[in-house]
Amino acid sequence: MALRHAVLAALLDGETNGYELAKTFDVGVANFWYTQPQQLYAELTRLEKDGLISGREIVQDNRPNKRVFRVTDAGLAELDDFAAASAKPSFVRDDLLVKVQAADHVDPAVLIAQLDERATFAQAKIDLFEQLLRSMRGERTEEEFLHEGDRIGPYLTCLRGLAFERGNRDWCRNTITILRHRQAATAQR
Amino acid sequence: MALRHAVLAALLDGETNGYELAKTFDVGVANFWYTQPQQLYAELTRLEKDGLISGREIVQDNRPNKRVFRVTDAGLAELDDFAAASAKPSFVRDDLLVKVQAADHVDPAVLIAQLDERATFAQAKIDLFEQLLRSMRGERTEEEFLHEGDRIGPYLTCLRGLAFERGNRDWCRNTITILRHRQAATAQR
DNA sequence: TTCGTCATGTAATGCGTTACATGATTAA
DNA sequence: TTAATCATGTAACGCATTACATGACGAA
Repeated sequence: MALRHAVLAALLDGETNGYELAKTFDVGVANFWYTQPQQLYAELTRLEKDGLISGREIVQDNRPNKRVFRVTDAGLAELDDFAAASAKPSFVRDDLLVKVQAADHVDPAVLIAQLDERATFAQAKIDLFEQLLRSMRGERTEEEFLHEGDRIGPYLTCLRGLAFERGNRDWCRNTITILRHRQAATAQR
Repeated sequence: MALRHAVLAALLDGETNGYELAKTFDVGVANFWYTQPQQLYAELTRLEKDGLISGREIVQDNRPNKRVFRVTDAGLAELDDFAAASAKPSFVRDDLLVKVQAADHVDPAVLIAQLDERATFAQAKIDLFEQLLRSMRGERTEEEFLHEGDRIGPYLTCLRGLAFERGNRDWCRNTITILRHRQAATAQR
């Protein structure tokens, strides 16, 4: 019962179709919600049936037709209710952290490789988020934009995503350094 | 297929029962995995059936009996395989971020209240993690412990949790400041 | 002619959440 | 006597993932 709200919030930026939305959920929105395309299509169908969004078909030449959706007044009301309800604590689920938790019992080389991969991935997201932020604020400075802009929601969540990925990257790098140091110490004995 | 590994990794710290494990999953382990007690009991049963952990009953007076588990060799092997397999990208799911994404369409006062609540919660976790880290490293400095300690997995994941919660707290506070500023600007008009 | 992009789904299965259930002990 | 702690579950439902399916266009 929460994906619906994530979809509603994402649709506030204007009419879109499932395909576009799926891409958004794979990059920007993915800092706070992630899901597969299939679920989006299913959720869009449900949301439309419940009257929280309304869709219309756009006929295209040379391309498959697409269904675009926008949030209805009922949808906005639903978002209001959701915002007022107490939020569940956020949760992270991360395979990599599970592996590090078992660090003393698994092969360090394997861990280091995965941490390195994650650090690279995090850096790529950092670059992407910085670019996204620049394009959202345009000519303005961040401060100006946040004070005067009229659509700051996505900017604020993107800032959280950016900080999160920086944290990821830095932690991965630190952890690699520590594991390497221990590898060297063990090899010496 | 991933809760099993989180449970296995958590059981590396020694024999425990479901109840104790549930508490761990509510605090420390909760930085990288979260789940309800019911699922833990179910997962423990499954893991035992699959031979990855073995349990024994401890009869207690004045208390309900309990079943404690430890990881078997097969369980360790399973963890090894898991560590070697490529990790899925981590994901965050956060109601509060969904609400902030919709910031321009919902009542700022409500958002501010929730952000404030979250900042307080994050601070509480920060305090808890700092205490946990101190107790894990004992008399040693962090550097000494990470170089010489023989069980650093939980320490490393706790460091990530700490950084995460600091990020949460700081972002909440910043976001509150921005929303308040905008409220004041709007009131003036 | 092969791959990537656009575009939307169904079906089966498995994982996760909510609600419900029990029952004794100890501290306030 | 009320609430918290200890201790473990079942049952129903709903959400999420994986695999499968289709089909046309444009670029290499």
